[in-house]
Amino acid sequence: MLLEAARAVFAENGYERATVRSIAARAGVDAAMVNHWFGGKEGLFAQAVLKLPFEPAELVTVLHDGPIDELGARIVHTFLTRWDGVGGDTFQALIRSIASHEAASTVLREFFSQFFTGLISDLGGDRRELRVALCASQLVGMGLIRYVARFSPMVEAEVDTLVAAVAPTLQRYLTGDID
Amino acid sequence: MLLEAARAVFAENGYERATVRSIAARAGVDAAMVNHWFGGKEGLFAQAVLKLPFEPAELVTVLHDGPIDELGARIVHTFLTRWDGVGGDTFQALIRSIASHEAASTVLREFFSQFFTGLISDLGGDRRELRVALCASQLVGMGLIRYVARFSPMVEAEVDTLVAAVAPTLQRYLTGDID
DNA sequence: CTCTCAATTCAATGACTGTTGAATTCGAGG
DNA sequence: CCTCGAATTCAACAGTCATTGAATTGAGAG
Repeated sequence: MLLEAARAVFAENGYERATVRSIAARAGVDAAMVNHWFGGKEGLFAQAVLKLPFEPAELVTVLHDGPIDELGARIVHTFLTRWDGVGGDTFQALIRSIASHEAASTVLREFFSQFFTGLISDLGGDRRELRVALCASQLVGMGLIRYVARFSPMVEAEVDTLVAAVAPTLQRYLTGDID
Repeated sequence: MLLEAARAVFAENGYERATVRSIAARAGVDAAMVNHWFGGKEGLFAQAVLKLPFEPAELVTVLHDGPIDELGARIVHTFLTRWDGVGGDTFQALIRSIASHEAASTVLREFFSQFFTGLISDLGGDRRELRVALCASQLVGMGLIRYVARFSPMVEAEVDTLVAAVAPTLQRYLTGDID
C-alpha cells in the first residue's frame, strides 16, 4: 500500500528528505502514481501523515472511563500503547517533518488543543490553555525521546514504568497546583 | 559571521531545507566559501550546530549553587533563559535537523546524558539513567512546544510561570519517587 | 615594482528533485 | 474479437542543489 510506504519513509526521513521515488519504490509502483492518486507529494503527505493518529473525541471518551485522580495514568498509558503500535510512524513522521512542513506543526498543535481542551473542559479549573500546553510538552517530549531521539533508558523502559513515573506529572498539570 | 548565519538558517529550515547559498548570502559572502573554510555543507553544520548548546560542566556548577530542593527550579530557569537568548538557535537547529541528520540526535542525547549524569551522580539515588531520560523528556518537550511548534500558551508564558509549573516535575524526576 | 600566496568570485557541472504527458498495458463489456 | 477506459509505465523536462576548479583580487614581503 502506497500510504503505508509513505508513512514509513516520511517517518524515517521527514518530509523534505523523503523522495516520491523512494516511497513509490517501497510500495512497488511507479512514482507517477503518487500524482495520479494523491495529486502530488503534498497530497500524499496530507493523506498519510497529516491525519491525526487517532480521533481526539474517541480518546476523550476512553479517558473519561475511570476515576479522575487516575486520569494522568490513563493518558500516559493510552498514548504509549498507541504510539508503540502503528501510530508510532505517524507521530515520528510528524515530528521529523516539523522542520520542513509548517502543516506538521499545525496538526500537532491542533491535536493537543482539541484533545486536551475537550478533556479539561469537564474538569473545570483555571488556566486551561496553559495546562494543555504543559501536558502537551511532557507527552511530546516523551515521544520525542522514546521514538525519535531514541534515548536508550526511555526506549527500553516498560510501559508501566513510564506510566508510574510520568502520570503524576500530567495529573498535576491537569488538576493540581501549577503556581 | 558565517557560523551565525548558518545557525540562524539551520534553525529556521533544518538541515535539508537550508541551502548553502542562502547561508552564504546572509553572511554576505559567496557560497564557495563554505567549501573553502568548512569543507562543505556537512562541515559547516558540524561546526555551527553540532556543538552542545552549552557546556555541561559549566552548567553543573551553576546548578549546584543553591539548595537541593530548589534544583528543579534552577534547571528550568537556566534552560529557559538560555534558550530564550542566543542558545535558542542552536537548540532549534538541533531539533529541526533531527529528521535529516542522525548526528543531531546523538548530540542531543549526549548533552542530556553528560549534563544530568554529572549532576545526578552527586545526588545519589537509584535508577539514574531513567531519571535523566525523564528530565530530558520534559525539557525537550518544553523546548519543542515553545520554540518549534509554537503552541501559543507556551510561547506567551512568562519564564517564572513556566518555572513554577515545571520545576516540581523535574524535582520529582531527580530526587523524588518515580515508582 | 614584482612575486607570492591566500582569500574570494564566477561560471559550469553533475546529480537529484517533483511533475508532466504521451505511450502502453490490461481487464471488463458489448 | 473488438473497444473503451482506467491503471500503470516510461522518458523527458525544468528547476534547484552542493560542489568544483579556474580566474581574479588584494595585500604584504623582498
